[in-house]
Amino acid sequence: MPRPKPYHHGHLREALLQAAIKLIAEVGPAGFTLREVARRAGVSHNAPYRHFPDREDLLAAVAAQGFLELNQAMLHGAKHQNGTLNRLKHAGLAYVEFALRRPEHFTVMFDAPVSKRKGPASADAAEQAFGTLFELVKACQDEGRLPIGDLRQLALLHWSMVHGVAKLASAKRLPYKSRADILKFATFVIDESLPVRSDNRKKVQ
Amino acid sequence: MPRPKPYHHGHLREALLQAAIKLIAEVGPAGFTLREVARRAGVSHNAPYRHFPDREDLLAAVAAQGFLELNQAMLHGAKHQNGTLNRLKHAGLAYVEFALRRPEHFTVMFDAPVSKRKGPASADAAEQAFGTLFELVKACQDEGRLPIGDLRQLALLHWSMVHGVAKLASAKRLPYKSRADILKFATFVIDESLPVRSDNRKKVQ
DNA sequence: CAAAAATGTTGCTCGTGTCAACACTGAAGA
DNA sequence: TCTTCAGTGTTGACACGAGCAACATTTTTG
Repeated sequence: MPRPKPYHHGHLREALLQAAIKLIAEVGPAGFTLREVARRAGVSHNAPYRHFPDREDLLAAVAAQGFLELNQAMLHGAKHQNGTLNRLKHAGLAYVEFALRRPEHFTVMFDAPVSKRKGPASADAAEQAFGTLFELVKACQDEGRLPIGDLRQLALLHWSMVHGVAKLASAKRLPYKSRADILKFATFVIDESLPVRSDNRKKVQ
Repeated sequence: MPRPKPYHHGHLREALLQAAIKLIAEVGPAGFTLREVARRAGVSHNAPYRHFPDREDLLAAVAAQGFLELNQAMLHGAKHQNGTLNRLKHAGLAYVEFALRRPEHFTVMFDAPVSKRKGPASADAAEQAFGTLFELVKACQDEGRLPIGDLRQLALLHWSMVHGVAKLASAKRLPYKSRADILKFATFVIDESLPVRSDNRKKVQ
């Protein structure tokens, strides 16, 4: 029996982060507890303080990680789609899908106090995720698939739309039961609301 | 000195609700504390339990009250507007305005666990608020100002859109500083995204 | 008018966040 | 190699909030 328990964990910060993400997924932001995180990482209740100044900072780190993954999901969703509009659309769907898959995590990302002071990493990651959307919208605009005009405003429009669906869906406010129905609705919203320039707008079926 | 402090408060439930709403506005849902609410109502730390089974129920009541006020705000915003589309639009603006005016309250309404069991009143009030939006959309549709098709879907589309703006705005994720700028953006979103049937869609300026 | 129900209070237990003091470990310099 | 020392983890406090139980006071009701 070489070492039943090394005094030093080795990758505690990462372990804490993962444990926190998992815990949040299980009990939600309200039930989330620093001590439980420590317990799950097999470490004393005060060990986390060596890596995170306080509870809020750990949550900020969780949020940051969430934004990274959200960004990845969007990029992955857009990849291999042909046509800029299609890429934008699938990025949006990936956004909604993420919110559905990790509703609690999504809540932490957008409903925790977001002071730059507490979570610069989180703010950066969020910025980056929005940047991805921004680029996709820009590509559409450059290609003439979206009206010209204030690019930022247009990107924010798309973001708001998708975010609205994602939030209502993850909060279970939409009257749809299955994930498939929700994604169908998301598709509907994206298709209907994208202000395309030409007249190939689909009619409401 | 007739009665320096009557044993029975008289309207404690209402007082607690108001105190809770105020406290949440000040410290946010995270800092919210049953005991502090009791303190502010000038009552012992256990008195609230006579009126609310637990902390979550008080929050549910706060949410319910929020939905009532949100509904009123929408109705008030729509009133005296001429044209169904205009009424719908101003209801949406009122929705965003509410979220801006009471961001923490808004968070409680939409990000608390929303089990029907815990908050039937809250669920009803939310239902009612959505009903208002639903009626406004229906009026537009009946008048031919919105495409025919699944009414519920169309109403949910409008709700999602407005909710997205409201949520991002109240979470301070939008790059606009002043309330006026945010409302201008909200107007833009509503105007651009409403799928109007005729060709009088405004171009992106 | 008595009994019971409603409403408030005091006093606990338990869990959590956070601080302070201490212990172990690995790496850098003597 | 031996000694320090910074980094990391632990134990032990304290204050405070949620919720339970037992008790007090008022109001209602039979």
